[in-house]
Amino acid sequence: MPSKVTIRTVARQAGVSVQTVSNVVNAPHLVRPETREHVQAVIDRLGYRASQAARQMRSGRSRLIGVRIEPARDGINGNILDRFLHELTEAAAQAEFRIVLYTAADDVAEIQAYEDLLAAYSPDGFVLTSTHPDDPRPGWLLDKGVPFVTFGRPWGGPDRHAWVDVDGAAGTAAATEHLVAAGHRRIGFLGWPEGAGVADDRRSGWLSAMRAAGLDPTGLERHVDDGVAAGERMAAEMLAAPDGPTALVCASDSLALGAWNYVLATTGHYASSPAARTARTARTVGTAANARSRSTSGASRASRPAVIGFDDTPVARAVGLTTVAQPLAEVAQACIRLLTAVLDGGGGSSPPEHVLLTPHLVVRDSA
Amino acid sequence: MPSKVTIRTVARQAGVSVQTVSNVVNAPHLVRPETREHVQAVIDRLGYRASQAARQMRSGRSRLIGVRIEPARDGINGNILDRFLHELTEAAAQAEFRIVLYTAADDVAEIQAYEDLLAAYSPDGFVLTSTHPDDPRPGWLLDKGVPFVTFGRPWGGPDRHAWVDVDGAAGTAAATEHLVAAGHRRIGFLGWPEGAGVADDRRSGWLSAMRAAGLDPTGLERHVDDGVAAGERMAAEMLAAPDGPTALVCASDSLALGAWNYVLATTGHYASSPAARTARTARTVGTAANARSRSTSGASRASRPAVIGFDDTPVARAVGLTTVAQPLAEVAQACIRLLTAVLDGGGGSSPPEHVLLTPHLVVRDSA
DNA sequence: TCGCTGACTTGGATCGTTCAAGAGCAGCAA
DNA sequence: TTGCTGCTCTTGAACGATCCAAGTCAGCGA
Repeated sequence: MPSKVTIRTVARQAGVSVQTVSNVVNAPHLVRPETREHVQAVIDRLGYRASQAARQMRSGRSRLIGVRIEPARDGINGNILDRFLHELTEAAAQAEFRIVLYTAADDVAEIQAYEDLLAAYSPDGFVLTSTHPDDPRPGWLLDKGVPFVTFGRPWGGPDRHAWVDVDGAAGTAAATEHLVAAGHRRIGFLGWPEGAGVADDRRSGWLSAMRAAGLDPTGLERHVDDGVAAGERMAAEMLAAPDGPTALVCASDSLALGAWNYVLATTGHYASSPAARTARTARTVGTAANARSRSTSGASRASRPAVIGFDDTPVARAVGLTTVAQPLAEVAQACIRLLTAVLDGGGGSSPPEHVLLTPHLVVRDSA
Repeated sequence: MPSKVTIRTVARQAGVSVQTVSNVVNAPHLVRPETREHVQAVIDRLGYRASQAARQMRSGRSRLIGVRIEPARDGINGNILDRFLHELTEAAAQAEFRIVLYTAADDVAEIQAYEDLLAAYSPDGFVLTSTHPDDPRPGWLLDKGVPFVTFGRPWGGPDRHAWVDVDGAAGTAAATEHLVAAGHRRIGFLGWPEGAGVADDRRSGWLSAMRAAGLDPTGLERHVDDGVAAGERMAAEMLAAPDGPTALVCASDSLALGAWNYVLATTGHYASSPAARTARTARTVGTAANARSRSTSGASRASRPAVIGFDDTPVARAVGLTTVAQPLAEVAQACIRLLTAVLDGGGGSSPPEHVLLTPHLVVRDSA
């Protein structure tokens, strides 16, 4: 078997010192173009790659980013973090970083995981997900001077670190406006209990859109812990009421799925001919752009309550749920960009950067 | 800020040499218990962890395992790989390993990814997913002498490496037997086109169970590329036929979801009272064990075709689909166990180990 | 008292890389 | 010629751990 190609091998083959090879790789401007090309050719020929372990020993940079992989919670919404993880791996690779995973049951365990990971592998930074009020993680990392970016705003907490987030309010506002345009007047909001920043954020978009349209939101909202069953139960209460809403904006696809189940149950939509349903289902596989061209379909069947979810999960795609999609690829790229900025900026005085991305509505059958 | 704790720090603090500290960590039996405890106490007090980079330089072991994270394909079935990844991260942590991610669009790109990863980070091994006939990856890794385990049998290929898999045939057989017990006689199979090992495997379980029950499988199977719409279309064809099946065993939850949609559409099940539906949905949240106690529910409504899926995806849980669940946690643990065995065994002469795990049926509403 | 054995400890070399400092050389002005 | 500058490249040391071989010491028998 071919023995390992080290920087020494390359140096010998190219007839230069190891340092020159190192410079070709890390600081090309220090090397005369002629030499550089020659060394580079040898590098390519031998397939040399710098050993990260050795590099890390000297420079302290591991080019590793720690990310927590969460257990699939309800299995529906948890999925978006997996999709995010995939995008993040790709974005990281573009910047020559790798993702190392860790698990943690709660915030305290996660901080323990930081310590473990930092001591042994010294990742250059972390990407945190699922930030929430009173989150102890950012503070700990700031104290230790560990670079990191969060996917999620520092809800309520001090704004002392770089973050990327999706504007949930803009998402629910777009959903609400879509329903208004379709002729709905009493548009309800089915969300989560207050306190979790995300919950308030998504609610506020619905609220402001309602007011902007001159509609009265009073009594049109309910809050419940996430889940399909809970969504169905709540939707039943809301939609069955005499002056209840004719459409629902939901804080998650789980809730929306429950609500949509209820709608289908009561309107007997499934009693339509199999052929029609088959054709319809096939159409929903199209892209958001395709779907958007049919965006007024909700109005044409005003008798059926409309439902809009949040997150564009696979379930939503499967059952034809109109939903708000987060631009996860952009989020991932922004995370990497901000993290590398923090890494390069070091303890610089520049204030932490923020990126707030706008989600878009994916129109399917349910609204 | 506290400067880094190295093995030297510990040695000084404990009043011993660095080698003794190293021995306490890596070869405790070489150290007198008294000394060992004292040194261990200092290690704990200072929170010392051996630097992986330095360790790897000398010993060659990185304690890193490379795993590919796949793009969410159809979004329904792809999800099981994400769940597997989570379990794998946890199992790896138990054995003091970390998971590094990489992406690759196809097998060739994945082999390129191996080269990149090996050269820079030299992971100790890989866990491969989604093996298939004519898979070039195992051969490449074997040639290079890189340790690895696959989640998935070497379909058709030579049996020269360790693998872990789930007995798909046992799963579809259990599903079929469940339907037989519920009184069904004409049980159809809705699967994928032949050629992919997994497709044939799942089909064979249905086939053998049918024969074992003395039932004639002729004309009761269809094969189609995965997808909800395809499932609905195929189910319509099969179930609407005069002598068509009264129940369907499907190769995936995607197909099963389509089929179940069709069943609900034609039987008008959703026309039942909202209250009843709400109660029912709530019940389906229960565990497999709970669900199993109602396992004869299918028989009591013999008029409604039964549908069974495969993979126990979140969608299945959400819509109450009976399905075959893969024991992903066990798979992950077995992968780590086999991989460490390969690692320790080195180029030993012992034949590669295999683990074939049995899935179990999760009974919900659809059968 | 001496030497031997075995258990434990010690110093030094080493892994592959980068950092800091030095050396060679051409070009140019004095 | 001498000295200086700037560019290019080389040399030696260091990062933090492990491995190897040699060293120390207590305990023991003669």
